[in-house]
Amino acid sequence: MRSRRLDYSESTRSALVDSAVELITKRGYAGTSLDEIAKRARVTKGALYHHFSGKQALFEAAFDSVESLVYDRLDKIMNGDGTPWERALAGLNAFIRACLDPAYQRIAIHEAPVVMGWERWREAEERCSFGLVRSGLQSLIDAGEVEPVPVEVTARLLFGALSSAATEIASSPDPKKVGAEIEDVIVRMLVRLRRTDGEEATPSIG
Amino acid sequence: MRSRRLDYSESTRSALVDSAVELITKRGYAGTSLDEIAKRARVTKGALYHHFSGKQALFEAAFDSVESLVYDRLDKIMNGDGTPWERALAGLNAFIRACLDPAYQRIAIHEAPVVMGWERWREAEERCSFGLVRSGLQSLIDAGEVEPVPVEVTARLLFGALSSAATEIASSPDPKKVGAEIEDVIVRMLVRLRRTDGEEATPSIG
DNA sequence: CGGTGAACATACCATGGGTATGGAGAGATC
DNA sequence: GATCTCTCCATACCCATGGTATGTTCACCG
Repeated sequence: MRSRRLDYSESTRSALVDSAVELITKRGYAGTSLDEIAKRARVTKGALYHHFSGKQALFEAAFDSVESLVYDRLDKIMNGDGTPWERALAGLNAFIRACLDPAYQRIAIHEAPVVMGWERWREAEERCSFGLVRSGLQSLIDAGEVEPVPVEVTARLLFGALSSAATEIASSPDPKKVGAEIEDVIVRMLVRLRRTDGEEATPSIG
Repeated sequence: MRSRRLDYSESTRSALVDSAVELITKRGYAGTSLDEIAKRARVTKGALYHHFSGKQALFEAAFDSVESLVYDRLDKIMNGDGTPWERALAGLNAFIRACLDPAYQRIAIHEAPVVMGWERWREAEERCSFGLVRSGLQSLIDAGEVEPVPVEVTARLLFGALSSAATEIASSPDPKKVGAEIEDVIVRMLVRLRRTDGEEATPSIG
């Protein structure tokens, strides 16, 4: 029988993480105080320091929280049905939409490399969304859909392009339009990278 | 006759900026205290607050400092001799090399969007290196060298890809090799975007 | 039903950004 | 050349905030 106390404890912890996600999304890491975060979670700093070793650790928990949501969505798509090409296009679309989420954009994309340090961020992303971009590209190459480009750097280029473009989308007056434009440009790039000399002759997109 | 006093004042100011660039490059914006910066410039916080309104303002001065160096180099290339295509390739190479400078990378690329806020960073970059990427792409399109893609978003994608790739280069065990790989991938992308149906038939690069 | 430890709250410290004030000395004015 | 002024900078202080040390409560265990 699971203890009632443990339920409370976990609830407190997740309340702190949710509070951190919300406040950091609004005011940024540096602009958010621990007292604020604790107050919004209706606890004190004592509780916060009981669950987390410090501000950085709480940020990383917030990072994991927003990142895992996006990862789950992308993972379903990238390892789901359809051809590698179809999955890549669907994944691309999903990633752009994910980047429109203010929390994911600010916490996972923008502040994380600075707050956690680029090395730690890279490691984390390797296991998350960047890992999917990378493996997706690898699948396309393995399937002979696109030319054999250097996977590591190309994936990095793609990920960087997408995440920076995402900010452009989100802060544009007409996000839908800009989002569609960006998706279009990327797709056209991919199409041009596509092998036209292979057995597949008809592109599946216009 | 220029006052001796003004010379001293300006010297103090630039010493503060140089000190800020150096320390922020090493330990980041949040990890660098104003006392440290002042101490390294052999003045006190009083002098610092006489020349700058606060920590943010000093950071922006440091940003301008590193950014203007890169901008000058790129500007000479992008508005120099040669065809738009040649200038684009040379500019690409120069930008990647610039991103290898730890100061430019950390201050201008990574921390500036977080510290200054993305809006201010975007405005600043618009007048600097990003502006050159954008105008370079525009020139290529105007000259009929590449397909008419949406300039704004494509430039943003390119800039994002390059700056994130720069970090990959700099933190790689073999920066030269990774740098060459990235340049190669980008060039191949550009070549594929190149109009082959136009009057120009022979690509100028291998 | 007393003991124990997890799950917090409270009180405090230290660092560092920002401010208020003082002073020194170069240049202007007479 | 005496004084006056104003820039340039130093010193001393304030206070917000991350972090710590200690106290307190209360569920579970024996």
